[in-house]
Amino acid sequence: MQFRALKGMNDLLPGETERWQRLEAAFRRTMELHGYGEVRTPVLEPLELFVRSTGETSEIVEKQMFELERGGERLALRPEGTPGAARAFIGANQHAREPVTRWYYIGPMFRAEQPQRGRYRQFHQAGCELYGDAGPIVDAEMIGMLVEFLSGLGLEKLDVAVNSLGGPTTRTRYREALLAYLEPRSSQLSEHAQRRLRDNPLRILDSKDPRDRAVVADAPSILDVLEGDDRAHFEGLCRALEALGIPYRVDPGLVRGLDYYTRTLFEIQSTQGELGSQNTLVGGGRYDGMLKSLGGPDLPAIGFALGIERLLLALGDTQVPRPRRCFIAPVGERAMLEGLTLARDLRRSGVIVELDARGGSLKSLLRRASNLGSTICLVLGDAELDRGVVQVKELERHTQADVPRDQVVEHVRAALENGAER
RNA sequence: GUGGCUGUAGCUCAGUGGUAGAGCACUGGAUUGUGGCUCCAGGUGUCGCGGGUUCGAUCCCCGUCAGUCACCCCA
Repeated sequence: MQFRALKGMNDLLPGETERWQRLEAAFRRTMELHGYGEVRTPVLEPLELFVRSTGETSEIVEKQMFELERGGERLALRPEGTPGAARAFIGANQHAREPVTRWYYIGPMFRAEQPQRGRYRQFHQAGCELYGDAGPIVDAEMIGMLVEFLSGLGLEKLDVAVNSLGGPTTRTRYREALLAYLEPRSSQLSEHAQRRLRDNPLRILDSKDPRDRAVVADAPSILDVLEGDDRAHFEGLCRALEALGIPYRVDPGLVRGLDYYTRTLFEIQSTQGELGSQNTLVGGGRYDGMLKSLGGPDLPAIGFALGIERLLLALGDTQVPRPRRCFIAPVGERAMLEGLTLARDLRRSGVIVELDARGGSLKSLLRRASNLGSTICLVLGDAELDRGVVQVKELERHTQADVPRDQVVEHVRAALENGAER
């Protein structure tokens, strides 16, 4: 009986995890630079939390959650990070500690979907939550932060789309206007869209079905019914984006699948790299009513989530250079113990060391040192032990020299630092 | 959840109704302690798994699992 990883869940092995680490480090740097602190919340939450925040009618809650039961309580693996963070925010009475809170997170999310390129059942998101600022400036700042981050990684073909759903009242009004337009034309819509008419008509706006697109093309735009503060907020966002010089596209058809969004909605896509049809890198928006609906303070909030797997696909197969390292080749019994202590001493001064203690001929040890890409190989045999020295071979430079044992650490460090750039 | 395609060595893939190959990688060796090139040798395998047809299936059929692409949805 052999076990395999579950469908849509992947093992990440050394060789691949380096790219993840580099990306995560870059993300952390960006977030810290903007005053965000890392929050870590459980992967398992009460199922009801997602029903109440992500939304009963959302596809995610309806059929994509991994659910389990424990002691009569219904639990779910988190399908996204925002609800858990909101729960933590409320539970910690965070709003009483500071007027504005900026949190970021990185971690696995779970959705029971059919996997395909750029979409897995366990996937990873990096995201943030900003609580306590209702103005459009922070919206633009957040989008700007993302653009800086992504272009800093080398992504060029970014498509930034923004939209506004307005507040609850304009949303309801728009919904009615949309229904008034769509219902007489329902026969021209796809079966899917016809079902949507009842539960979530706004979702018809981003249908890919050509029939729906044709109908939707002349539908009333939500931007036309935006009024008062909602309109001022959206215009403020656009002005701020222009001030930052961020190219963006207003897309009235942009409707994300989470129920809690209000006002600002945004999405960043990339046409670069090996992304398939799953080319949305980042999705985000404002959810001003969520904290209150979860029993917390009536505070505005905005956030985004970025798909790490997708970002890695977009970035392509860039190799992360391996740090320079040292290989120790002990020849013979006596040399083994000397190799072991030498390795320890080198590591104490920060040198990456691989000790091959399997024995074998010097030839095979050297071959192995080469294949591992070691910069330096230390040869230890009877001849060296007798003279109290170590043979230091610089593999790339094809040089070798005997160095007294008590000078080896310093010698190796200097040699590794010298040609640091490869 | 739906549909198309795929599933052979660690990797990339050939292949035939009669019980398996190449390249790369890996390991060892080429006069006793000197690598990356060359040469030689060698593991490399339940031919995804389970049934069925057949004298006999890796090859044909069915199911299943996994991957992949698309839909749906989303990061």
